[in-house]
Amino acid sequence: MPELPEVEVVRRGLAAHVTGRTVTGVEVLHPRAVRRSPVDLAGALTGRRIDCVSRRGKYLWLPLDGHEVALVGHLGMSGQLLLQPPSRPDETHLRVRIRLASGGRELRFVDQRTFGGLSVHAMVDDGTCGRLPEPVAHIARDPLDPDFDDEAFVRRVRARTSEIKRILLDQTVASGVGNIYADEALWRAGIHGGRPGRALSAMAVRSLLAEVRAVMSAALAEGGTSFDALYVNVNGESGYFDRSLAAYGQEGEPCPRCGTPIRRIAFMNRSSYFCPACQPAPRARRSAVPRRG
DNA sequence: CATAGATCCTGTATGC
DNA sequence: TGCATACAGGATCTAT
Repeated sequence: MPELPEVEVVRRGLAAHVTGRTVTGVEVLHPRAVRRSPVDLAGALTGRRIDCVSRRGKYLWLPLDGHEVALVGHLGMSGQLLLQPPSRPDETHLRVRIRLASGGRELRFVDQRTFGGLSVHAMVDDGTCGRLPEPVAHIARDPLDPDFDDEAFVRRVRARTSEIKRILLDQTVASGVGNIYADEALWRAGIHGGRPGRALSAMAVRSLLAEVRAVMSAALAEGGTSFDALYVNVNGESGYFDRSLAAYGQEGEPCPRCGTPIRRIAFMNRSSYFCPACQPAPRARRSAVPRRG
């Protein structure tokens, strides 16, 4: 559930509270939460100062003093980073506790479904004079990054035979987009997610990219999308953008643009929501997309 | 290399 | 009431 807007909300909350603070202790309560870390979290973090809080796509990272290593976080689908008073009872799915110097709240990683995790990695060159943690180096910039290359994105999309929705979800083409905002951007652009990338005009891809940016920016302004308590900011508060969703999760509801009932289809072991009138299905698809009527 | 599908997890909702 | 199944879904792994 957490996609770029939700992760950015978390980044901002963390930045305001942990920047410049020193880690005094780390407690790992579930090994799966740190399974991707090549080094022991407590050993690597204790006594180190957090310099800032960065994000690319859905990845967060906290460079430590010296900027040779960083604490990397990914929320998966149910991860939360909470700033809690140490006296607050542990959450049911508390996985990692990070104590910070100079009083105040501690940082807690809570994750029901354990797809997310924390890890410590070396910072490596990103090829453009920048530095990124090792797991982040292989993903593309996100569409809200000032250095995102629009025309390179258009070329890559149009070179692919995959369905455009799958391309949107491919973090090596553009990062930060997940199932919710993919469906919303496709609805806004009037493009069916089953159309092959190479079938789209350059103008259509540019339009889609503009809608990706528009919907993620709007969601960020609302504090992100929350369907339940699984996505919250660092203070445990939900965002409001779920009230603004036009397609995602709206099966049977009228399309806000034309009134046609929104359809839901299975896709990549999940769901895709779209308006069958505004987003016409590609022709001659063998059984992948059920036809109307 | 590109592409497509399976898999990892647990809690909630629904069906019989 | 109990049990089985479907669903949520990001990233990664495997197979072709």
